[in-house]
Parts: sequence; structure tokens; C-alpha cells
Amino acid sequence: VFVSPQPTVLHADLDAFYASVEQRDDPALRGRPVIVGPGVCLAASYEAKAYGVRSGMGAAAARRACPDAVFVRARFEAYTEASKAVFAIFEETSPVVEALSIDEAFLDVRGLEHIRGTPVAIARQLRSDVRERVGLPITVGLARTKFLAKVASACAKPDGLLVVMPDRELEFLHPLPVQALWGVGGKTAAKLHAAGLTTVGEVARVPETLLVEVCGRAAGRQLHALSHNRDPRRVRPRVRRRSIGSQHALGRPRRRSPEELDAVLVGLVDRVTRRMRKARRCGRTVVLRVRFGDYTRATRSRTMVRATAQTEPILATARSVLAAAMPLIETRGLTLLGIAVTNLEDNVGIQLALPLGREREAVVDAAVDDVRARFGTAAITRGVLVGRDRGIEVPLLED
DNA sequence: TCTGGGGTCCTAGGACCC
DNA sequence: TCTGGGGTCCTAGGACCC
Repeated sequence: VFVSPQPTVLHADLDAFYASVEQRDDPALRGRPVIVGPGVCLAASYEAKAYGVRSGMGAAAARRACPDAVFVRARFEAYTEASKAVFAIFEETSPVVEALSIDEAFLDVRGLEHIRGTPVAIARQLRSDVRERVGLPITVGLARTKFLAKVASACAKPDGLLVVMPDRELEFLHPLPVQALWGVGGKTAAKLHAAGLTTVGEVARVPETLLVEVCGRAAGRQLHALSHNRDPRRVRPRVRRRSIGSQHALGRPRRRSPEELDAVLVGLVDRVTRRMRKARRCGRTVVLRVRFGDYTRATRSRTMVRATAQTEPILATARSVLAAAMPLIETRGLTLLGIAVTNLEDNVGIQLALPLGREREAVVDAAVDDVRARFGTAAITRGVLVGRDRGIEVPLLED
């Protein structure tokens, strides 16, 4: 007996997320074109999008496109809080949730019929839960694969639900423009257009080898697979982050003193290392990112011998990379400075209860031996010896 | 459409190792 | 002795995503 697989992958995507939060919190903004800035348009309400405003647009261009728009300064704490509330509903809806960004996720709703109903019923319930409990509009796409579910939600926006039934998949997919394929942005679309391919159906009709020639190996293969509706990726809880970074736009290009640049660098390193420690991650490679007045970019990186989340070694590394990049920076106007730490590792720690009254070195040696025994040859990059005074931990010795 | 801040993955060359 | 085949890691850049 052949049972046609039912659509069980759900892609949930909040509509114009930042702008919707602003409209929710300020009734005067409802029904009006809202642009969240400043500088660039981080989000535009659907009323503003109707005038051609798009996220990523410069503020001046957005104002030209929609002179009546209300400009609002971004409130990231409010968005983080709203996102947490929405993800709590996702987690209640299905045990398998894969976060894609602050405002979208995949949910696998297989095997939930007896508990929560059919996939379509679950999707409807999810939309109304988010609307009632968080006060935000959300669009849901439901299909057999992640790719199709995401395409479906994009088509159903705003505030919609679209189900792609298994016998209608190619009919739905093939007329779409190539940009609908995952991984096809401006550059790849231009290459495909140059090859005479403008729709997904046309991409599906050419051999894989041609796509590989035009777009490279990985991209070509993926395009071929997706255009034939082959997407075997499962929904799975988010894999760990691979980098943590921070960047700062400097405004108009002009000469900057080394002290000025160093001050920016110190701020960036401080932000990044704080976040690393909070996430209990440490990293080995420091990447310096720069951007110039003509919007060209460059990166320079250096890998340390050991992974760390401490401010001092990361700052020292960042400084040496910046120093090495100075000749490049001095010849072109710098407009952005950023750093990222990659090659992240888990910062595993264990805590031991030790008797008092022994030699401090012996205590530390015992702790180190214990860590070695548990984690094998794992390098010990940092130790904190703490005492306990009426239940409160007191650091006694670091490193 | 002239630009913010946060990420991901892929490619390619070079150094180095056995 | 100047050379095969396999691999890893590092660095830099490109494209893409929200």
C-alpha cells in the first residue's frame, strides 16, 4: 500500500516583525506606514511596503518612496522579548523546532494527530495562539519539505496560511522566479538569467553539469536538487553557533587616528567577549572586518593557539590583526569596523567540592587532574577557584 | 536602493604532514 | 632525491540570509 506522504513541515514567519511590534505597542501606528530605523530600514510595515519600501533600504530612499511614513527607532529589547514569547508557543506546538532567526522557525508536526490534530489544524491553532497571546500577525507555510514550506510562507504573506499538497508541488514551484530558490540572490540570479533561465521550471530542465558550471559545485547541485523538489533536510533543533561577532558603522569616510580606531576595537572586543562568556563558548580565530567608502570589504584574521573567551588575549590578537591591516585601511576611507570570533568551542567547566585546610597548590592540582580524567586531553584554558560563604560563591583565585 | 548589525556556507590557494 | 597521493589547518574572499 502506497501512502502519499502528508505535508508535515511547517514554516512560521512573523510579518514585518519589528514594525509589527511597534504597531502593537503604539495604537497610533496601526494602519499607518511604519519604518523602523535609524539609518537603514530594518523593517517596514505592510502599509509602507505598499509604497515600495524594502528592508535594507537607506533611510533617505525610504522617505522618498513613502513621505508619509512614521520613522521609529528600533527597540531591540522589545523584539527579543516578543521573539521569546513566540518561540515559547512554537515549543508548545511541537517538540521539534528549528529556529532560523529571531522571527522564523521550522516545526516538524509529524505524529501529533492524536494530541494536537492534523497539520492544517495545528497551523491554524498556531496562528491564532500567536495573535491572541503575543498580539502579532504570523504567516505559516505547510509542505512536505523545508524548502517548499518556506516558499509557501513567502507566498502567503502577510497574515496567511498556505498548504502545498504533495500532488501539486511542481505545479506550485515551477512557475516561480529563480530567486525563489534558496541561495539565489542578486548575483546568482543574474548568472542564471544570462544562461537564459528565469523560472524554477527552466532551471529544472537543464542538466546539473550546466548549473555547476554557471554557479559552482555546491550551489549548482543544490539548485538542481531544489528545482526538482528534492530537499531531504530534516527539521532539527538548531545546531550551535559558529561565530560571535559585533560591528560598528563609522559614518562618513575620513582619516581616523590609531587611538580612535583602538577605542572602537576595545568596545567591540568587550561586547563580543561578554557575549561569549555568557554563552559559555570560547574561540580561537579572531576575524577583523572592515568596509570602505566605496562599499568594498575586506577581512583579516588570526588564529590563536588556544581557544579563549577572555578579553585580554582576544583584544591583543585583534590589535595585531588591525595593525597588520593598517596599510590597507590608510589608503582607503574606512566606514565600518567589526570583529568576529570563530572556531568556537564549548567552554566546559566542572566544579569540585574540596576540603579546606590543604595546600592551595595541592587543591588546584587535584582539580586539574580531575578535569583531565573526565575530559581526556582537553586543554584547560581557565580555572576559577571559588569559596563558599553562607551559600554565596566567592572567587579566590583565577587562572 | 548607496547601506545596519547579526549570522551562514562555500571556494581556493598555501603551508605543512605522512 | 625534485617527486606520488592523501590529508589537515589557516587565511581571504564571495554570496547569501534575516
